Amino acid sequence: MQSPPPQLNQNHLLAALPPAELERLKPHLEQIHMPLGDVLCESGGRLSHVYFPTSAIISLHYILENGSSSEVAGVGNEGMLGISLFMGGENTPTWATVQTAGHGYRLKAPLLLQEFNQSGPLQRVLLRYTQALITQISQTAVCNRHHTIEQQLCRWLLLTLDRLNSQELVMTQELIASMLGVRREGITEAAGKLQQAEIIRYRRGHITVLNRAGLQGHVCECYDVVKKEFERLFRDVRKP
Amino acid sequence: MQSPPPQLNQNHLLAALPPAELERLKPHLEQIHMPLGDVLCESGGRLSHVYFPTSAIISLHYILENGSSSEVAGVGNEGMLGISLFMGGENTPTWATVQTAGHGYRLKAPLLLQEFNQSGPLQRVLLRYTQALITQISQTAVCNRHHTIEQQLCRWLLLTLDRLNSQELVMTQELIASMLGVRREGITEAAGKLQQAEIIRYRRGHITVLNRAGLQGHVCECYDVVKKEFERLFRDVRKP
DNA sequence: CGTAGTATGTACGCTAGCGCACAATATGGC
DNA sequence: GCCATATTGTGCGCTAGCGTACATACTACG
Repeated sequence: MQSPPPQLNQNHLLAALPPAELERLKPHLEQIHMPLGDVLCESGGRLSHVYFPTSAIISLHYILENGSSSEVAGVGNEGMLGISLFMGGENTPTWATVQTAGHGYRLKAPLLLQEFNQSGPLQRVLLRYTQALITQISQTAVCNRHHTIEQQLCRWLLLTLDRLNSQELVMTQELIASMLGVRREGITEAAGKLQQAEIIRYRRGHITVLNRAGLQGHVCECYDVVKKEFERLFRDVRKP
Repeated sequence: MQSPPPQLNQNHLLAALPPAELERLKPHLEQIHMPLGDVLCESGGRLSHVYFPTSAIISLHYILENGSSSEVAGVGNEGMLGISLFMGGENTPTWATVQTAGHGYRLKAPLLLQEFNQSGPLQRVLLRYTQALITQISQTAVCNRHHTIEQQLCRWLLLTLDRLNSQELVMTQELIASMLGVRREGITEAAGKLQQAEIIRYRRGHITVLNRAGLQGHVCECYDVVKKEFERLFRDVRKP
């Protein structure tokens, strides 16, 4: 299964730039393929580029001393990897790995920085995105505390679905478990329920969503909060 | 017990500004008292000012539909309330309430925005702070998932202690529980253990830390990660 | 100095999720 | 087409933390 050739404006941040601005960046945007499991950034590691996914999805996660891990946010075609470059820290304690193989564009770090410091539309877009990312991370924190595995699985599936054009995700239960920071068996159980309710179907590393509305019936409020906040922040992003 | 009169440079962000810059802001910085429980911002609410605490501590938290809540980060003399103003969203789904009464300074929102848009040292400091805040929120998300109430209590006490000049916090177990998003009884139990180990002493709304090192022995790694990241980000903040 | 109201202690059954062990089954590579 | 391996199913016992209920004790305030 091959993804179609990516277009720049499949990434929402690039699409939100004024045409002239995007045209200016175009020669520097390098199209790349991101294979599943690729580690784009380790904890404390420094990024040479920032990444704008089109069809790929990147997972931002932490790995604890005892080996367990949790995703704090995902980055798909709605976003960008590498905010620490312009926020000023240059790196973060976060890991970034490719959770769904696909394409994207990247831009050399110094170039992005230079553009950001123009204080133009790009800065505006990137800061808004960062704000939305903060909401996503915060909601993850609260969701981790208060909601069941099934609810969180639904949230995660919906967010992932929104970043794809397809109803099928290539994803093992083991991998989902490590994203949510729970046991694989916990995902088996929750996914089993969803399958019985004919909301999803899965087979060895492939999950097909049969009934999106069904997912929305089982999800916690966290999905909506994140979704609406992204919409709100980007509705008027091009107005000055 | 009255807090001493606050100094501008007790807030680390203000202290990180070049003297000339701070001097320029000075006439606009209004000293205020923040009483316990004061709601500075509701979910979706718009801030008229940004706040730089000196002795007060503000809690950033989410309230879920079912009424339960969790803190995602605290804001004390190391930080600022109101990043959404310059990040571009104007508001967030977060609540901000005063968790420890004390003093601080505030600045009118339009003025801060104007200063931020100068792209000078203030912008640099605020973006770095935002980056550190993201780390704090992320670590909270992971901690919520993987660590025990006792570990989280230690983390919370240490972070709070670092924002005060005192070894005593005015704080009921009920309030701590609502911060951590757990039952009050869970705090009673964890605090009981710490008291038996002679690490803390408490009486009706007052917690005294007897042995800081003891807390550090029971805390999870999350405290250190957050602490070190703040240090790292502000070590060289004044270099261009 | 007494008391109302707030804060803390304790107990008990319950549930979600963990850790572990192992069985069953699909699939890609040969 | 077969097999090694990755993936999923299932079944324990266990623990942390929840929900509830109620007892105790402090302290602020009259």
